[in-house]
Amino acid sequence: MLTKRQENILKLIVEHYIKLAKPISSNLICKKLKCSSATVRNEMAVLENMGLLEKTHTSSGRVPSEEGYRYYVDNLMELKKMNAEDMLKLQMIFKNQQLPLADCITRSLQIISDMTSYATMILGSNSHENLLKQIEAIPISDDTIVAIVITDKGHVEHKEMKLENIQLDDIKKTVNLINNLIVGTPIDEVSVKLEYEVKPIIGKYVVQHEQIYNAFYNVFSDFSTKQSDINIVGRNKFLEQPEFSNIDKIKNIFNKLDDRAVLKEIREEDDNNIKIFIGSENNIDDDVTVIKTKFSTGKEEGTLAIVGPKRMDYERVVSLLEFVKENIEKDY
Amino acid sequence: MLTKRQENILKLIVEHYIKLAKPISSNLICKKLKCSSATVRNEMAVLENMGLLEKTHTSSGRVPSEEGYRYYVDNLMELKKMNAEDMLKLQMIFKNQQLPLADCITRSLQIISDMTSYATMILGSNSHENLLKQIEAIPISDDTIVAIVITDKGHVEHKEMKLENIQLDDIKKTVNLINNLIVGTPIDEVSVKLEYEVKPIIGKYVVQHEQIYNAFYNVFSDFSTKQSDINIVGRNKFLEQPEFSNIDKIKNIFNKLDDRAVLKEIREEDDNNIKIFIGSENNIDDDVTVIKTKFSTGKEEGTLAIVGPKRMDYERVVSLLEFVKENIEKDY
DNA sequence: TCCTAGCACTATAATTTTACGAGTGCTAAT
DNA sequence: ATTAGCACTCGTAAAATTATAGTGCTAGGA
Repeated sequence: MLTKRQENILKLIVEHYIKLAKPISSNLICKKLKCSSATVRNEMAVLENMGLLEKTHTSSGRVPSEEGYRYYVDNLMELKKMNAEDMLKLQMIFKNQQLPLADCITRSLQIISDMTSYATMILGSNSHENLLKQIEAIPISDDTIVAIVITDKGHVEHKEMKLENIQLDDIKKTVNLINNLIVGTPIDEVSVKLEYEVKPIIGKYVVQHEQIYNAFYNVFSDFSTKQSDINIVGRNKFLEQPEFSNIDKIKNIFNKLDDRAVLKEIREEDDNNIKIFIGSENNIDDDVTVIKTKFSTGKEEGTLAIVGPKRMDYERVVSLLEFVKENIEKDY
Repeated sequence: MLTKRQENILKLIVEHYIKLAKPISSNLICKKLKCSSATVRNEMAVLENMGLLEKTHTSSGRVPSEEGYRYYVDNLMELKKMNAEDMLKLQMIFKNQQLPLADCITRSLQIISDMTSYATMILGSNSHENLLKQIEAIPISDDTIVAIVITDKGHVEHKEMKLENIQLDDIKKTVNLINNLIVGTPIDEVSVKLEYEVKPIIGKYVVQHEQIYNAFYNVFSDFSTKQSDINIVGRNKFLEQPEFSNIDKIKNIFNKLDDRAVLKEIREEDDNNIKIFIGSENNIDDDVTVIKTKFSTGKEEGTLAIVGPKRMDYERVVSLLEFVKENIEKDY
């Protein structure tokens, strides 16, 4: 258990380190606290023993350890209100009620990324939660057709299909069949239903059923693997943080950000409130923190995340995220 | 005018530098040529005077200058056939005739990026060349509708519209009107036509015409500004090239790659053959080369580009690009 | 018992020094 | 024209030097 003073010192170190990005000395801290640097040094030694602080070398100042950040986030951080400037910029988006949700989210996160110099992410709802709403097939030329798939959440994917010697009528029949039989099915399960419920029927009534079936099958299997509802804004912001000034770090982070499997884990986490994953708690990088929250309106749900250095302005980011989440849930 | 020997030396220097990424000494070159290093040194001095070679410091080996690369590309490079391995990997894609063009291009460029460690780009046709083919409006809930716009090239965009107290019937009327009146119009001009040809009519027949008109207007204006038919594959490959090992270089390049204005200029260039932009000849970065080609099938056209360090394997890249271009134009 | 002034100590960062090697340019001989 | 040979240059790497910003610890004072 930490004493009040130890907590103060830890808090000051974390907050200074967030601003300065270099080890914090006892001198700096003792100015903010009315006690001598020696006292601070003693306390720092205690905090280091408890694993909350680290040194970069024997005679260096202190840096928060992962557990240090964790303690800060769990116990010391104050959830103050957003600063006025941040507020002003974000409110513009929500005041204008007209915006579709997707646009509103994209813009908010764009603004947040620019203001904070962290990257932001939007993860749409899981594809198994998306139900097939409708499909369309629009002929583009005599051998290609664009298939469009729409889900109940308003998610749209399209894919070209190349078909040879096809009667437009056969396509229409198939589309109608799909729209009648399997609308409402979770996208993940459409392929299966397509095989067992649609294939047998078009086998009887449609001439080139084999070819058409395959084409549609591909469309749907593409859809569920694509999951293109992951959107990262401000990747390049990583290049501005001093802790990521070496290419190998950047390479690792960028590769992780391209890896859907990694990102999906962020979504999987069940908590509906704001959750913070510091360093090794996320699977992106040890020097990275991910702060995320789920939002859910009546109709739609998804995940917002902010990704930046472990040395992140936690208070600010949390308040920003909170604000966006609340406004989304209020307005939509 | 260069002598035969000078050309040989320049060619050898360029090719070695491409492989080794460090200044080339007279010693290395004289081994490939039957003359002494002193002779090579003399010739190198001449080439340097002509501006084709550069030194990194007074006593260093030589590096090709921008003009050196230019001379190499214009006069010395041999357009040999693709190597067997490259060929094998790419042929797999074109043998399988079934693939829609878009997939086929994406995959080729993905493979090329992986093989070469350069980034690749696909730039679709200009939006003013895309004609409106059809629109659809699908209600998702009682106040949101997904509008889908399809062009004759098979390009699809969608956007949510939020509408209040709207009769579905009014939407249908509007959609029909648009599909009847302005299909075939270049996407760029749709907004104008919408105003002068559609607005007056729905003004009479549609109840909430103001709101509906605005919603559709937004959909189209979004479409033409979006131009999301620019696709970059393998951005991260830049991180693997030694010349881009410092963060500021990378920052510049990545910012340029995010700047549509910069990328569009690559498309604007009129030449239908392969074109090479070395260093300052492109507007991405002085250490970058862009190699691009237009392709055009009967129905569609676009631009393929490979973006890598100035020290790029020109012969290989040109042959790869040539191959893809030819196969696209043959098969589609 | 807690606090703190003071001092010895230590690692880093910045600068200088040294040594070496890879390369050039030039000259003189072929 | 070519080339062997040599002096010279610059960059890089390692070692030595200095300065400094920090610590830990001790001993005396509240």
